[in-house]
Amino acid sequence: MQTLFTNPKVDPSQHPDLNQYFAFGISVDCVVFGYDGVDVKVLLIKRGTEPFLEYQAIPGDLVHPKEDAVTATQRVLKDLTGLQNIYLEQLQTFAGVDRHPLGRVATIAYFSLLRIEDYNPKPSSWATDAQWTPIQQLGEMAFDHKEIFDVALERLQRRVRHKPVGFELLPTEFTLTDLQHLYETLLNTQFDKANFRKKILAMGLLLPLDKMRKAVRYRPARLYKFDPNRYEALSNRGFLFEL
Amino acid sequence: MQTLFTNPKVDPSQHPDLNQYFAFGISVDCVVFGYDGVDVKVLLIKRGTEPFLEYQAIPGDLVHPKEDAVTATQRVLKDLTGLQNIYLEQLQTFAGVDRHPLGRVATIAYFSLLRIEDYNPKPSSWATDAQWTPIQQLGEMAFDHKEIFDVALERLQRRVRHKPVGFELLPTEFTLTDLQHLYETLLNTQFDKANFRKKILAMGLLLPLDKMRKAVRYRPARLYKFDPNRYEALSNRGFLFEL
DNA sequence: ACAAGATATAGTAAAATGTACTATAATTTA
DNA sequence: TAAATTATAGTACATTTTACTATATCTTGT
Repeated sequence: MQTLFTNPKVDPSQHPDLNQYFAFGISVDCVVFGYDGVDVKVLLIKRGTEPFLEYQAIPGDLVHPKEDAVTATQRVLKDLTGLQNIYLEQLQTFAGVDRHPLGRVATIAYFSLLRIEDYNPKPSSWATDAQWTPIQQLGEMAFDHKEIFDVALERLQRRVRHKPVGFELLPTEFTLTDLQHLYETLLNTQFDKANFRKKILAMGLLLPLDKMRKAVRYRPARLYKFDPNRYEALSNRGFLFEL
Repeated sequence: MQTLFTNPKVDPSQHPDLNQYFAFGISVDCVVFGYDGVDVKVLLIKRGTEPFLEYQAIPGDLVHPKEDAVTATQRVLKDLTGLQNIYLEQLQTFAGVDRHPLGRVATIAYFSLLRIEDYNPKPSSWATDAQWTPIQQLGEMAFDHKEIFDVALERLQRRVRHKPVGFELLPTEFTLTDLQHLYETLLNTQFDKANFRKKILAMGLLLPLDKMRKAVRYRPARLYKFDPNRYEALSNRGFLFEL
């Protein structure tokens, strides 16, 4: 069997039936992860209309006719947080036939990471509806958003072990203990403290600062910051981040 | 700024302008990899019509209105090879505004792995146009297919190191040297023979057979086959394939 | 039949890495 | 100033990786 579009002998522009193939909607949905020092959280909106009234949903939007998917996602993110240049990675596309009651909508899912402290809701936007939700406390979600979230979390857990993207979730200046806690909650494991330090420092990706964490009850720890240039340089020489 | 679709106070079904958002075409494109014992190859078709007349292209097709993406990809694969139950993994979606001259088409790219010996072109289909092309000898390709291929190859190289999917490219019965050659060409590296054997065998994923490779000039090597059940069992116990 | 050629398979020792743990330092609070 | 608590350094053992050597097994040519 052969269809119009793939048969080289058929000129699709002369087939009016082709219109039925151009009736899809495309949306982007973005799973936004944050970390507040204790919990890993995800930015969800609450729907104020049917279908799925009052359900939690991943922020997303239809893609405009002349807009590419990344641009659309950045627009969603900017509308929601006011931020630009956020870590963004395409996750997977969900194209089930009945996933959307309004029509045939395929959604290109992304996930992004940001520092919760930077999150600055814009009042004129969805901000009032948006809330950081600990990933353990997710209720039912609209559409197939729960499935999308699950895939996103799995991807995040894998990604964070193979690329130094965890830093996107931390304040620019952090202690090694902060970093360890992040990884422990993210991956749901425990690390030996001394060995974790050794391993991370041995990579040479962290820039020790001449500052210490203040206002802490006991001995303050040194602050570090991630050095993206160093990572770039090492990457080119074949270095692979692994944790 | 807020758009129709995401504003909870707007009922999209009452907005005729919404139609312009439902004018996308969605296609699937599948990068099919094979291995003939020497080269890693990719299954490409040659286009017989404008645009991109005579260009090489990744096999693909428009998704039908009531068809999900995986089904569509399986249809393409079956039409092309006559095979079913082939390894299939979603790669990434390419949704650039001008990537297709016919209209706004977003393509969901997949990649799949199959044993070249199983490949059995169906004459009534695209088979006459399809050819296994060594991945070093790719010419210019239609649309953004070169970009799609590049992403697919990168993904394959990563995937093959973290999941035992390389076996999908080999005959069901193979020697350890076969396996090593496959990985060496795929990853463009060299392995120490003895150590490669030890590492692979130590995983316990291979079933040694009571057969030897025949018709070989010198000492014949033992044949093995991959044991998917064993992998499943080990996976559940936290085993991670890594090479 | 047997030596030569070629690959398969086994084994081993050094190097590197990972793991578990102990010790010491630095800081705040009582 | 001592006690509490966390940060950081160090060390010894176990495990894994790496580089290499030795032996086994098979086919081909004489």
